[in-house]
Amino acid sequence: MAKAYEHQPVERPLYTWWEQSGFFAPRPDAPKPPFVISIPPPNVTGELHLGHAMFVTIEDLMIRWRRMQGYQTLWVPGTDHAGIATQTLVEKLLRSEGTSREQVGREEFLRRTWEWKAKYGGEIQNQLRRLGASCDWERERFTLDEGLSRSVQTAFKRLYDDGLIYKGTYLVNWSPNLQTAVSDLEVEFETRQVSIWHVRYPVINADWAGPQHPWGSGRWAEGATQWITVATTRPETILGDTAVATPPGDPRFSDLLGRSAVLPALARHIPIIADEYVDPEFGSGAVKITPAHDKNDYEVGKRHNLPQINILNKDATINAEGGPYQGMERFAARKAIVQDLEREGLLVKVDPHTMSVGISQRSGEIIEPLLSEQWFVKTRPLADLALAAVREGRTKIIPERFEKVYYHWMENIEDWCISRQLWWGHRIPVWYMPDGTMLVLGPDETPPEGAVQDPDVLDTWFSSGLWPFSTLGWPEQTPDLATYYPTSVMETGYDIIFFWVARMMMLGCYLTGTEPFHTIYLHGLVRDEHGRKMSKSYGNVVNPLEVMDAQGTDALRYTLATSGTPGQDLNLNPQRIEAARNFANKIWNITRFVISKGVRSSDANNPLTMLSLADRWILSRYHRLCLDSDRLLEGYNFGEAGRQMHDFLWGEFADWYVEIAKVQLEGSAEQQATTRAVLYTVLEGTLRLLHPYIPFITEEVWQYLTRVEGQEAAASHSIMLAAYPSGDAALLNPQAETDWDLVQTLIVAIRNIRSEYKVEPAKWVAATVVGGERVTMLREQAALIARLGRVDLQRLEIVESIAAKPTQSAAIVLGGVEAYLPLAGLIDLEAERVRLRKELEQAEADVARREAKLDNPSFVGKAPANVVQRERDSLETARAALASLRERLAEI
RNA sequence: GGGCGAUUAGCUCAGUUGGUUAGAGCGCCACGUUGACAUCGUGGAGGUCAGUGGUUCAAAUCCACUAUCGCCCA
Repeated sequence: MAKAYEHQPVERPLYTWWEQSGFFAPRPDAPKPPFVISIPPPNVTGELHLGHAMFVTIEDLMIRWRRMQGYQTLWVPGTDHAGIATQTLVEKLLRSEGTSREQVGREEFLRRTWEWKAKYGGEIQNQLRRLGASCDWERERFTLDEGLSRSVQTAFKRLYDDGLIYKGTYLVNWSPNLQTAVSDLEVEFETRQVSIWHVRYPVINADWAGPQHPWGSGRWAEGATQWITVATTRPETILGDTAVATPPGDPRFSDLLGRSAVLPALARHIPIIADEYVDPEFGSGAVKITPAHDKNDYEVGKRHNLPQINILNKDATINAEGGPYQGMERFAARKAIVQDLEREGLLVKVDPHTMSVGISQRSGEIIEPLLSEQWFVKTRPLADLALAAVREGRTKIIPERFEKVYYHWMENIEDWCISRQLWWGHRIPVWYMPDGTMLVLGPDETPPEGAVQDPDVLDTWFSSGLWPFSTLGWPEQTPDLATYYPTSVMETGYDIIFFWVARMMMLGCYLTGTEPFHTIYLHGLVRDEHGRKMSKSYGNVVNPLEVMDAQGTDALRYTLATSGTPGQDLNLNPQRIEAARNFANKIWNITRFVISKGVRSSDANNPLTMLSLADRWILSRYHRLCLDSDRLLEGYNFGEAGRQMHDFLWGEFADWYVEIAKVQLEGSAEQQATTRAVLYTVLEGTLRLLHPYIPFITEEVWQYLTRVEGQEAAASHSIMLAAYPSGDAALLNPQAETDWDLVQTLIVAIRNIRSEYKVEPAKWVAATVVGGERVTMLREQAALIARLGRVDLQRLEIVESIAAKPTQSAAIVLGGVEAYLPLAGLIDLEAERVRLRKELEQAEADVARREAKLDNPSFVGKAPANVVQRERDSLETARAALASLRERLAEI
């Protein structure tokens, strides 16, 4: 084995071996039931980012852990066709060729997109492989595959037939750049500083019957005597106004109510009405009503039976309804109208105004509310099912606090606009006959001659919502569906709880009659080391591929798995990745040491006839780790479990037991055999514990460690198929842990004294240990105390008590146990006094605190007996230490 | 406007149902290449656990309020 671990030559070959050996497929002979995860399908156009690295780390961790535990694990991989993203990408490609989607036509465009997908669509899968993802690539799916398309079509027809999908003309979120409707979720709101224009509309009365001069003449409103002022942030929508609304019963407007205002530019007469919606405090108190371009106005319009006038084309230019402004782009029209309003004396004032503006999540442009005919899912009945599944505990959300978020959204859900005016996606399975009849067809139905299919496609999330079961063959009753559905855990980022998780719950519960998974585990977002969102413009994006190249996949995975807690955003600190890389190197070198001592799998069966205190201690600690990590993993506390494994392997096994083993391996043949067995048992077991976190390094060194010399390893000889350690409570040894703790404390104290007195590391010192009632135990540990404390064994005395304490010595006082290091020539009595006084102060405070506690009758009376007892024991130890320190100070 | 999260060592974070002296990594100081590892070892310094009040024998942990930062929903 090389001196340092190199991940580069290790990772790819191991992965290839695992994949080609079929280790990722569910084992038909697995002793435990299925454990299934559907991958959150990455965009087929996507490139690996830390979000992917995060979900792969956690899902692969769960899958490898459950696989080793004997579950029949299946992790279904796949990709998402990402309608808007992919279409945008291919359109850009066409533009670079001097053509466009419209010019080449739908068929050619789709051919080009599939061509693109075939060429580049496999990249993300290989990047997931680099992360070590042990998903079953044989079962890989793509949302636009034949099978999944059948699922989508079946789902659509079923929902339509059940009255849960309908077509209608409603106000939708329109994206003018993409020229498609998007769902409410795809609109983000940004607070912006805008202008609010106060515009007065002339009112028809006995003195004035309407404009006598053309718009733009400057005399349009000449002669008007009454006005009503409205405020708007979107002056161009004036062209679509069909009323002015005032607060009911507002005296300011009582004489105007029921009259007609004259719409600027178009001279349309519009009624002045009263509606509860109007806030009398806001602006002038009156508001313009544009039912076809504003959600609230739409509702007002419905209540008052107002006409809905759409003034926009699909590209957000003004249509024929806009009179003189026809053909102008929406913001150019705004500018022009404002100018004209001013010329006509209708502009009262312009104020700065703060408002939240709807932005397209995809293209960043301002979303335009637009009246348009679209397809919708009636969500209420579906949401009720999805709500019940969580309320009744059939599906649990981790962390639990997200259940509240889920409830709130589901309870207030609105219908879901699922049609998109795109070409790349699942085409809506609806055909129209020449006579206008509409046919909704299932996957095996052929449209009749002359039928024309609906041109729109479905929201990508509609197909994603079927993912847990569509990937297993639904609606066909396939063996996979029967065996692996419902799935077990849905693991994904909390940022897509509504987009994806909620939709899977709704569609899954309704279409399959069962919740699609029993647990939803939501991880946090990965941010940069100072908590900033990673973004290209900031230049703080960490590329996981580069990290894996430099530090290894295990380092990245271990960092992501252990840097935080469930559901919490994680600030990725590059130094932590480096530390994780060092951890891999530590594992490598521990194994290198163990192997260099000739330890192999055959040692596992050595008779444990000479278990030393240290052996019993490390075995107890190992079993405690197994038991603790089992509890933590079952509770989805992956971070804490991983940290504990690290601390055990480095802080206890490497820092202490390996050093102990060096001594014990110099002992009798019997002791050597026992030590080798313990070294093997604990190291090999800890490697298995860690394998789900850091699969590559653990497999690599496990192969070295478990290789039987002279024998060909079995084809299935992989740590990923080995049993996961479960720990045995019967092998816990609290006495050994307490005893070793004392020995270790003594050794550290000796080292501390050596360091304080600047004793050269190479120098072996003399020591007298006064063990009191622990003398027997300590005597048995003499060799280890000597070696690890760098005390000359010949000059190490361990006695029960001592008559004359050496003066020219540094003293160690542990409470019940003392030690003296006669450091000839080095001891400065004054310095020693200062040192001991400092300790004395601490001991006094310690004793005082404990005495106060135990003097408190309510503590003794109300605290549990074991807590009180522990306090009594500690007090006794502290008192002994205090007495010794006082004595020592008196002596010198 | 409603809701959620965070605030612990210089930095990044742990701290499982309240229970000894609150931990880790990095950074810092001192020493060290002894045959696993300098991607390391040994020893050390460093924290009024954001603040106030409360519950409790006991609070970083539970409750209330406040402050700051961040997120979600409307």
